[in-house]
Amino acid sequence: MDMGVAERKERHKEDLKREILDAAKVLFAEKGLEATSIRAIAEKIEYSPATIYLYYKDKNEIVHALHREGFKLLVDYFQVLNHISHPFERLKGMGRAYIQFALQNPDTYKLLFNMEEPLEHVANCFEEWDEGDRAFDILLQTVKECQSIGYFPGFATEQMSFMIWSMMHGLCMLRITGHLAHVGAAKANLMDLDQLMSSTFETFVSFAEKLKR
Amino acid sequence: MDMGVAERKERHKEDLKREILDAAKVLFAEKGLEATSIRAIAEKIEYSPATIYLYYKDKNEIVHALHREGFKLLVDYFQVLNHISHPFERLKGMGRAYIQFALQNPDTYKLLFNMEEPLEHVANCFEEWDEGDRAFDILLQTVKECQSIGYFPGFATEQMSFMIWSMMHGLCMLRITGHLAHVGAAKANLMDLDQLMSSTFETFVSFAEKLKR
DNA sequence: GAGAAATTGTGAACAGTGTTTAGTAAATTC
DNA sequence: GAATTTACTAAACACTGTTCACAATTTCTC
Repeated sequence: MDMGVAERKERHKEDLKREILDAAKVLFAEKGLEATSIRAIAEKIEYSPATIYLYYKDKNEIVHALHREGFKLLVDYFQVLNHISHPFERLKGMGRAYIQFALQNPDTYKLLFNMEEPLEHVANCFEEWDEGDRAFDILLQTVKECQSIGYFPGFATEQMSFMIWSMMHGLCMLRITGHLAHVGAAKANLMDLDQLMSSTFETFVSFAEKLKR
Repeated sequence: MDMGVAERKERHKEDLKREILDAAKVLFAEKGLEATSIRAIAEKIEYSPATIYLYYKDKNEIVHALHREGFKLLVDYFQVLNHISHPFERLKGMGRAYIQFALQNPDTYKLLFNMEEPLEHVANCFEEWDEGDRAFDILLQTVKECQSIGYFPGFATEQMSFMIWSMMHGLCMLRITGHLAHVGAAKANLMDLDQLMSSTFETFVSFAEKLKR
């Protein structure tokens, strides 16, 4: 086998890996993670179920691949923030981008921040979670910059950042799982959910804003 | 069949329902929700798998039963707070009780606040979620009382309450899923997780405390 | 008491899951 | 053209939730 053919073969192999991943992504988004079977993925790409195991060790490895791609997507959502020079404005933008990401990609969000399995795998892999750490580093850095111009005086940067992340994560998860919808329907039936969510977020922002030195 | 026997029968039937529920509770806590099978529950109570379906319509109904019990347990955690007269102190107590509940019963917590299925069922049942609403009502009421003595001036009670709930939920979920552990290990490796969590909570408290009129 | 009826429990099966393995068909190398 | 490697798959294994026809037991009626 000459080199040109080997290359083409290799390329085809990579193509099929992508096809599998894309099919999995679509099905996961449609039916959720647990509800999509290897057989369904196989059928979508018109291959035998066993073929998938030639390209991915098991279902977990597919999930992990989507995990990596999910983080890249999140980083994309944060990309536009680089042009905001004011730290607190950037922090606000991060919050809005985070919410947007969560609402537009709820299954990916759950994959990234609400599952335990991929995390365990990642703890043994070391490198792989880098982008996750990097995302949190961005938050830490931004909070620090906010503090340098008088915001959040006297608060530890780490705790402050964890607090903000918890706030955003809780809001997104309550929304995604439907708990916000349920309690919201009973208590604040005037506005729709997105309004309720963003107004809660804005409440948090103005909450934070009042704490300026 | 006379009345005494009918009663004993009925009692036995209730007993078996309880046995199933208790076995399910233990197995769920041990291996998680998805990982425990009807067959495993059946084996634990030494009955045939099919027998379980004589007492519960399906696995969901077992989950819903545990859902109801979970809320009762949460209300128990909140019971001690009735004796705290100062609203803000009571609010702080609620936060600590909530965290305690989540950490001591992580699977139940996930069942109550991180699953979508039981919520859908409940939306069609109406009554069943009462205790969930009641728990949120307690929060609403407490926030309102805090505002009446000068806390959170100028903030809408609903949004404020949602914000607090989101904060607590996010903190608990990040802890339970292990995300706090992962990022925490890299960034704040000095303290253990419970310390990190409670110090983040206290940060939020002092954050809120500074906003007094 | 004896027979009918209703209750209570189960083994076996169905359709589905993730995964493995033995074996086939095709492409590549010699 | 023959040998070997590659790409793929049908079939099976051990699970899952769930159903159903059937058996055992208990209760009711006479």
